[in-house]
Amino acid sequence: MDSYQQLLIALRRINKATDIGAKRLAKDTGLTTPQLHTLQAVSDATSLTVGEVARAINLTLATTTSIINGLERKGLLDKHRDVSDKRRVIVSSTIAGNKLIQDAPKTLQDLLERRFGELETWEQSFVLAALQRVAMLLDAADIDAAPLLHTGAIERIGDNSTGNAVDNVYPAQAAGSK
Amino acid sequence: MDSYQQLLIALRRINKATDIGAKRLAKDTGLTTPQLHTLQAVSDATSLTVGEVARAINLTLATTTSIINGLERKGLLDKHRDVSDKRRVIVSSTIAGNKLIQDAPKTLQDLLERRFGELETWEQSFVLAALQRVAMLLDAADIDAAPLLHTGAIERIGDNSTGNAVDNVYPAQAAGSK
DNA sequence: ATATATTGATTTGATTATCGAATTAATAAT
DNA sequence: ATTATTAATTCGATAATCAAATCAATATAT
Repeated sequence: MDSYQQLLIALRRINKATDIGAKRLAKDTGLTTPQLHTLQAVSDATSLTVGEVARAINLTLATTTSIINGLERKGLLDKHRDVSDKRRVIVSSTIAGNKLIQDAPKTLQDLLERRFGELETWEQSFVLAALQRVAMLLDAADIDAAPLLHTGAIERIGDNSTGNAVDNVYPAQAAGSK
Repeated sequence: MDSYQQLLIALRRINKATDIGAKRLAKDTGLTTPQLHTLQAVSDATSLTVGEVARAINLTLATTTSIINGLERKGLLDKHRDVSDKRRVIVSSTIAGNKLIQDAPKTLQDLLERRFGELETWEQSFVLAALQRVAMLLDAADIDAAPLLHTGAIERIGDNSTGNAVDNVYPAQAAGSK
């Protein structure tokens, strides 16, 4: 087997492990996987527009809106309109949302950190440099090419009946039913 | 920023790139992402039991059954009972299923292969060794630890109304409605 | 400035994913 | 023979996901 094949296998293992990790964490925290990823993205960035969140988690705006509403209902995210451009809606993490991310049992991450920390300094640089190289190889395609690699699994969103807060989302026609 | 943080960032980039790749490919082939992963897993292995598929794609048996049924309806997978242990159902890829995987536009993979191939031999070994090390660090946790890393997105399954073939799935009670 | 196009987000409607719990059948253990 | 375990399916409920239609705000063109 050539080294490229081995590279793919290693990538799949990595993807699968992180996927398993994400699912466990989601379950532990009582969120779904897409909700967890969304909250994570917002929490990392402090505040993002809905569109930015969608790009970060790689889902459509429709889906993202729905996930965000779910998290808002749970009190983990807040939304408000951008004042300078009223088309935009800014999403930010609540205290509870940040706390949830902070307190989440990051088992995989801890383990990785511990083990990575156990490596000699030179080896750390070595591993890091290689990973960054791989990321670059893949990233270039990112914007415009794509497909396959992943052997792990994937995800989804949710309900929408009750609250689309943000004051009144479309102020101009408040509650008109079409 | 310490090198561990950079490691996480690199991993996220890798995960995101492969996620985007998988989604594009799924779309190109007219499958959903979980369907693609499932078909891929079965096609790689030639034949697997439903439980093995579930483990490979990291979903529950219930979900896996449903996805497999969808692929069966599309004529991409076949099912049949294991003769030596009739609890087991063996899933295998049809010609159409294999062809779909074969013919799939593996843009990301091609690009990665090309670029990886462009590296000097010593550098290939270097990158590969590092990736395998990371995979090991994560894998150990795999079975029993977990959480977070993934910044990409995830996936799902399908309908179940019409055909659950496999001759008659439960021969003993053929078509009784409970 | 008015009409036209573009952008950002939401809603709607339809499909698929996903899981837990209950069920069914087959095999294994006592 | 009972009893337990294992493998897969079904059912019911919820969440995810997207495309298309809609709505409002901003940008661009005429």
